[in-house]
Amino acid sequence: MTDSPFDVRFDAGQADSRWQAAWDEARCFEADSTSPKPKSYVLEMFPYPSGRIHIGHVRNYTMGDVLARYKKLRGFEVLHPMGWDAFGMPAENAAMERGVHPAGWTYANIATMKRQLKQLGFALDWSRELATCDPAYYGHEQALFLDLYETGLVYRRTSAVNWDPVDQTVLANEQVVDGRGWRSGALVEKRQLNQWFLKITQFAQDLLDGLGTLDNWPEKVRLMQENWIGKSQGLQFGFDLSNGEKLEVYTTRPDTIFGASFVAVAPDHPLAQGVASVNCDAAKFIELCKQGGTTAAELETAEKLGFDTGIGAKHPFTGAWLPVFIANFVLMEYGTGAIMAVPAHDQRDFDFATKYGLPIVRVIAASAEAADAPLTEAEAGDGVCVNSDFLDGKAVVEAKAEVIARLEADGRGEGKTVWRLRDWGVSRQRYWGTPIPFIHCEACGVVPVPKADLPVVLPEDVDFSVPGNPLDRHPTWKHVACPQCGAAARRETDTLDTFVNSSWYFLRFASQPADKPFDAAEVAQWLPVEQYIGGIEHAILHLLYARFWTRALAHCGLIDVQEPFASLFTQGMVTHETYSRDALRIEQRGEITERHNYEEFLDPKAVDLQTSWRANETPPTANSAGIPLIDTFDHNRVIRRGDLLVFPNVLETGQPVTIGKVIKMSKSKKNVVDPEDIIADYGADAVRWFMLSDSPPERDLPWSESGIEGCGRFVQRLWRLFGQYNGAAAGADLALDRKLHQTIAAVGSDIEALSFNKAVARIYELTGGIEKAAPSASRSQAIRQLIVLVSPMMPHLAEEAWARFGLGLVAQADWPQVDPALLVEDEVTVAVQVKGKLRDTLTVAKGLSNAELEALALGSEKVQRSLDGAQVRKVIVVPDRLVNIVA
RNA sequence: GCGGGCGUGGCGGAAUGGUAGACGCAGGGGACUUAAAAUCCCCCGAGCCUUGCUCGUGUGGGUUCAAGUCCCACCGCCCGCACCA
Repeated sequence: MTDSPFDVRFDAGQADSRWQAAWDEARCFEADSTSPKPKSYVLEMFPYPSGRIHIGHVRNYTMGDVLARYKKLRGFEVLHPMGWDAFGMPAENAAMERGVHPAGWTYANIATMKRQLKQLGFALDWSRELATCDPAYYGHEQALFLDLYETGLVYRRTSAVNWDPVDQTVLANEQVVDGRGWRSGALVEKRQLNQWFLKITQFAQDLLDGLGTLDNWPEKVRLMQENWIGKSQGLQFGFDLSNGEKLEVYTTRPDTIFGASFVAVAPDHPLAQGVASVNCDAAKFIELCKQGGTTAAELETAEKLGFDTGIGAKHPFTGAWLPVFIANFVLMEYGTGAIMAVPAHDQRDFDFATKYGLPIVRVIAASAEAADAPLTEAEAGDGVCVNSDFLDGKAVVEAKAEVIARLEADGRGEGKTVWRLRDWGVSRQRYWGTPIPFIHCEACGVVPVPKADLPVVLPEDVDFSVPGNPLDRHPTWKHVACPQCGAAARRETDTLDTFVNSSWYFLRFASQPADKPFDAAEVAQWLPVEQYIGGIEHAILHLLYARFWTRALAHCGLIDVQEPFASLFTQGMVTHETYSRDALRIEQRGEITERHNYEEFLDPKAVDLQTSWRANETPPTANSAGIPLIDTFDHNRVIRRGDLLVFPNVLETGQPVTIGKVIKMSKSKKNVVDPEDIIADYGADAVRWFMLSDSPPERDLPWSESGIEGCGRFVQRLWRLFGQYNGAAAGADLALDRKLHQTIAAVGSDIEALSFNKAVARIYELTGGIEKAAPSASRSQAIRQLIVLVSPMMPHLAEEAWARFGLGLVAQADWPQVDPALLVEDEVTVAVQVKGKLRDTLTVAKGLSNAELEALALGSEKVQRSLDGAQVRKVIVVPDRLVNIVA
């Protein structure tokens, strides 16, 4: 008997916090900007402090943590920071609903979530922690905003906003549901307000070009950004109208100009408005257009509608008069709000022309001979021009250039690039955000707050009991003297969109001087972020805005970085089965009693999944809690699990349970798992291991109770194995040495590729291999190095086991060196196929010649039996791998 | 509609064009135990005439000595965008 700690189970409950304290004390994970080591900046998208961390955070931060810890073991100086995206609406909602102050609510949440993150043992540099709601952060943001203002990247203009008349606030598009405010339910009005904008469109081309350099970003995200930026090249030209005016239209298909059979303008186009002012039918039509819904489904099914203005537009080449319509499918926001319509080659125009009996003339065909091939729908494809006068026979690209050149020569039009990307409106009429540092003066106009007066701090004494912007209502805050003339003036009461906060936080993490937003030289030490990890939901806005800010700050000369994130990884969600039962709700409405059947979602803890039987047995009549089962005869409710039949039921009632889809965890579906509970049950390392196992990190990870139990068992299994380390054991085990070194190499490359599920599988294999091996020096060495290999994933267990060596913290150890000689086997298993089908395998020395392999293969009894005397026609040999005999 | 992705055992998933199903979970059998837990060992795609054979990676074709992998067509699911001229 010994009193080795390995004789008892690994006790995560006490070990986890002990090692977390040890890392803090050693300041292990504080990044040193002056270190001579190569730098590595690993960053996960910082969380919004909503209250508690959820399982998605755990997955996200575990992945980043494994990479950060691995990089550190590989000798990099690692920056792996954490902070809080702390401004935003939920804090104001809490203030309105519960009477708490947004700041108090936010900081309490931060405290809770920080404690929870610490429980997971993340290797974070907490010395760089920041919260965007801290004046020490947003004051610098105000300074940067002023810098952008000075270089002309900030401007003000009147713009339409969604205004909720009840809550007296501006709503984001996502907060408008079916035309009503999501909170108040009031009909949302369009209001013209003077808003602050950032000139992101100035960088449209650059943001697009930059995507081409982001080889380590998911193709999907680059495409989404490309579509969002939406570059199109075409022609803008003027039609002479029959009323003497001119109408500018934009087209990306100038090659189809001879197929134009009508012209259409948006309902809110000035021409349409002009017609409406003298024609009440036109005015009615425009009203009708505005009523159309804006949901995707409505748009898809919306009929193409038009109103003939009676005005003619003169075709620039044929001189024919084309009718001018007001059309519901033309958007004022894109191009010039007016189009030349070519029904033969645009489906919308085709639908419209069909409805209103307008000519449909083919002008592009697969070949000149197919010039009059019939059309049943618009053809948007490539081809050559037909029925097109001077363009006939020309290819599309050529024809586009020709038309643009001719109209440019006449001064009637010009080649033009149009973008879908709009400037970024950053004004929010809210309290809990960065105050926009400007002052409105009657005499001087809009005056920037002098940098010496920053930060412009939010007032603390604010009132949320009535709707509207508390900053605007505050009795004193907005009344200030004009910095230029000293006269009484008014402070800007809008605050910045919270996306601004997250557009530069990665710079502040890298360098945080007190007197300026960051130090350019220190930023240059760390940026770009080597690996950025977060959710796909940020594929467009956050990532585009951060790329824009980086460029804008470079444009101001503040940094010398173009792309902030060298590699991007978007992880999948954590999902869970849903459980529900049929339920009945009875509502009394005056005299009438209403009965509603509905599906009630159940907490997984309330569901019994243990009541099972064999297919040839009689089903039980009571569940695992002894409650009689209801409806066991309902075979639709019975599920198969291996050889067993399971009847899911409500533990307390025996009522049948429907197992629903595996979907993202959400409170309303009751399929959430609280990370803190599972850490308490299984320890941080088991939870981390689960997050990395099985599912590839970009895919969804289905949560399962048995899965986490398996991870908990593996933690103990490793612990027992670590206890078998024997420094005195002698003798070599070459096979185990090979397995070890192959695993070291594979786990390293798997982690670098973020293929954590594969690294996990390798570690299981090595663990099994060591367990089966007889005691030897090799075995002890393998155990010792296995501790280091698992340390990025299970840091607490690894520290506890590493402590026996007295070599300090495993977090500060070195990743094992790979001996390349041990990566190659001296024996290989060669597959022997006959006509491509496996017939035998041969274990032979590595490096046999093709002739030797062929001879061995032909000597195989199984091969000879399979050949059955047939003539061998050909033998393909892949050295050390395979012999294929073709008969 | 446009763009992208994915279809492999009961489940999550492995597989540089070269032994399909590594590894984990679930399941089965056994050992240990008074018993349970824990642990350990074995089995675990389907079928059959079971020393082995046949079939098998959504469906149908094709390329190849060899296809989960490459090409063509189709089916299904998921995600994103959407009347963008």
